[in-house]
Amino acid sequence: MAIRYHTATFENIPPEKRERILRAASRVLGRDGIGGARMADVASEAGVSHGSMFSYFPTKDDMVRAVIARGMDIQAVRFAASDDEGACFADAVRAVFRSAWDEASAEPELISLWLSLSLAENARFADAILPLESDSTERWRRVVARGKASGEIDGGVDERAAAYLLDALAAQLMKSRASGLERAKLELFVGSGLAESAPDRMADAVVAMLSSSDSSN
Amino acid sequence: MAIRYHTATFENIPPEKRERILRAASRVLGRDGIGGARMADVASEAGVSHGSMFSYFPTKDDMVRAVIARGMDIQAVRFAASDDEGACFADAVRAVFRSAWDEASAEPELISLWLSLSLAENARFADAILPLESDSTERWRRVVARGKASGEIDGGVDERAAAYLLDALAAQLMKSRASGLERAKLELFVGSGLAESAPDRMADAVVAMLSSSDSSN
Amino acid sequence: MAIRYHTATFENIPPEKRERILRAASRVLGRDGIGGARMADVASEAGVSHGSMFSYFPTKDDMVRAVIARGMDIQAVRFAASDDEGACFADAVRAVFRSAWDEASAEPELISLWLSLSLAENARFADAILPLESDSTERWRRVVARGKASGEIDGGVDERAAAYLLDALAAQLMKSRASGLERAKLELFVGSGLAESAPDRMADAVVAMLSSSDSSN
Amino acid sequence: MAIRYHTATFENIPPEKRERILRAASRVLGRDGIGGARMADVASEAGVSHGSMFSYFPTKDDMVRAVIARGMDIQAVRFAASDDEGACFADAVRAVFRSAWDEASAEPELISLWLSLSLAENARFADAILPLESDSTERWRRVVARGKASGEIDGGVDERAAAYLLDALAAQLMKSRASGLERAKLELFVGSGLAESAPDRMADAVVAMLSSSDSSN
DNA sequence: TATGAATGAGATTTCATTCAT
DNA sequence: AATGAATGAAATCTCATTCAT
Repeated sequence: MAIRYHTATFENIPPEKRERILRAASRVLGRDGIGGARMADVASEAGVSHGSMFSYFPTKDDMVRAVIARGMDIQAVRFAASDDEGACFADAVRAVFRSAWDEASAEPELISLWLSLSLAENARFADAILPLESDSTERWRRVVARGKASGEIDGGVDERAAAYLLDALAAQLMKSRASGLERAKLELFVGSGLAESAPDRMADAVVAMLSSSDSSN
Repeated sequence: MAIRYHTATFENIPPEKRERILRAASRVLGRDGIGGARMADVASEAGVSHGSMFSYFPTKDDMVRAVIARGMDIQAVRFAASDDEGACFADAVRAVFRSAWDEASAEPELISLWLSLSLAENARFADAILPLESDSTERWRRVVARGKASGEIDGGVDERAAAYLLDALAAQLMKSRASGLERAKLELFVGSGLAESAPDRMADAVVAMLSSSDSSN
Repeated sequence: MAIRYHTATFENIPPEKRERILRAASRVLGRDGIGGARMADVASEAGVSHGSMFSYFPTKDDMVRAVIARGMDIQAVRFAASDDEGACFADAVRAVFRSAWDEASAEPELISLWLSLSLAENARFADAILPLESDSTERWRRVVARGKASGEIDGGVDERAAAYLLDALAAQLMKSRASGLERAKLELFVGSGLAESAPDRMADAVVAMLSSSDSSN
Repeated sequence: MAIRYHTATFENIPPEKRERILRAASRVLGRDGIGGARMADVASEAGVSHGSMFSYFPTKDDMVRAVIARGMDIQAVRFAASDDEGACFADAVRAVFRSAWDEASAEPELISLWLSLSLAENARFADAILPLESDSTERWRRVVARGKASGEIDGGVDERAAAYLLDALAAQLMKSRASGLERAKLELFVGSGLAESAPDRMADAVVAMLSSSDSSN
């Protein structure tokens, strides 16, 4: 089912080395962009020879796809972890925002890479990332639906719009960790020094906006 | 005050030609990315010789900055147009979302270029775009402040968070016009075919979320 | 008789302008080398338009030849001035060394250009400068012959070798004015700070070496 | 201590290939000048691909410096060989003039390159060659000092001037091998056909000029 | 005659990919 | 399987020369 972009050779090397290579690739791709990343840099950051890279991945594009696939696996784990059926709406939003923030802090280059996949220049990789977006959409809609059902979200709220908004907000928060410019922008909004608490604050604020009871209290 | 990135020669050619070159550059940069764009492509799309490009801009990076500067001028005009002091909060949000959408539809490559400026690989251009982000922040905060003052926004709403959210939403809508992937994502949320009405729908939804009276009716 | 490398147009412009252009060309050619000199630089240093240069000289090489021709005229004037039949050998050597030094100090770029004509890369201009070298040879031989005749030069001295030596020494002194490296080398030999008196000192020393009376004292 | 201008790759290839590349570079640099030499020409003369050149030297300037460094090594060997403490002054001068002449005959392009380093346009390489000039100065001064001590040089001779003169003469002889123009000039002085014996003749002549006994016999 | 915009051939430099060892 | 030297297509940038105004 899962398409593999690497060679058989790549499967025969120690898992630790595989991981090292994919992390190096992720780092370089995020830092220098897909077009700007150099195979030689990935090789030297991973501590393998330049030539070996092409025995692991047929082409540079294949390496990119392998990195994207790894990023999706990580993302899936994160979402699954925060997909607690029992949690209330407010907690679910908080949990996702927080884990989005933390993950983006831990591997900002992966976020940078993910952001670059929305660009026209990288459209040929869109198919590789679409399942992730689709999954993300579905999950936000379920979260909102549960909120509506539990009465935490006001009855008049447009569910689809709310899900879109929550997704946009989460994406924007992640962007703030991956990009100096977006970090500056966040600080312009929330004030410098408060950025660290941004995910919680944003979660609280958006939950309040969506709930009816909040305004009546 | 305004830094110029082009040469004197560029100022001496007919305005119509200048505009043609900047639009071609914007198109190619948006389509192929800053790193991937080739000066020769810009030249041929603009109908000038390869060598001429370097008599207009000292380097490729200068051309990129000139295109960014032009994009900022356009943005500024847009924002100014929607900065009607007399309009109510709901109308202001609608107007900005709509003009963001329309502008992104008219020149999606410019949006693509703008998005790419958030990437680490293009950090050297961040200084060129920061004034725009700063301006955008300020305007959203004023819009929200007016909404609060007029009572259209519920008293309990976190103003800074609301401004951030509105900005993120506008950015996300523009992204949907520039990127096939983001367009697909929008359709996943609002349903295919309804994308065209997305800016109004999102504006209405977010205005409703922010208002207290809405939930009590 | 004299070949002209410039156009008729060049002869129709004011002499002052002609001189300005040739001096600018000489300066740029000396500073940047024949290959490295840019017509646009010559034009801007001379205060004329880039395009005009090609209405004065059909090609860059023609401009180079015109500058060489001017340099030869200057050189000829200098040599003629020091070609005083009545002077004794010692005075003649002193006079030529001194005027070589002063001229090189006044227009080091012209010397730089002259030096570059000895390089293989500029062999195509050798014919333009050969008459000057030939003239120089002839004059040194006459100076030495007069010295021999007057008894100032020892009878056993190889006249041709002496003339060659004097020429080489004069050339070396001029080089010291045109080149930072050669200036450093001169200072290594004579000590820093004494470079200014070098032409006289060298003249005195070489005259002494060539004279027999010196050894008997 | 010794600065290397080449890459690690260059050190890993067979010595024979290294030498072939440096000689080709020397040949092309001498023939076409530093500015005029094309990397592609060096590559094809050395029988390697164009791209390989840049895996040996980071830039063209680095290649130039590598060639200069090799030239200096050769030069140093030559001087060392003629630095026989036991030889009399006359033999030392003869030996250096002769080896300068022979070396210039063997690799005239290297001499051409060396000459071009005195030009303003190549001033950025002056630091690379200064140690050689400095060494040369020192050696000539020692040769003259020994001649004075042994009585072969007349007591009244200006030692520094004599050393400078010997150096200038040696340089001029080398120039005659590297440049067609300078060869023509030498023939004007000593007569055509006699050029081959020039170094010995000049050595004898200058030794005679510097010695007192010679004129009295 | 003067101007300066336009041209395009050509130079250096980069880097994915190949392949002999 | 691993290495790293070799390759050559392609990109940016330069500049002598042309030519319309």
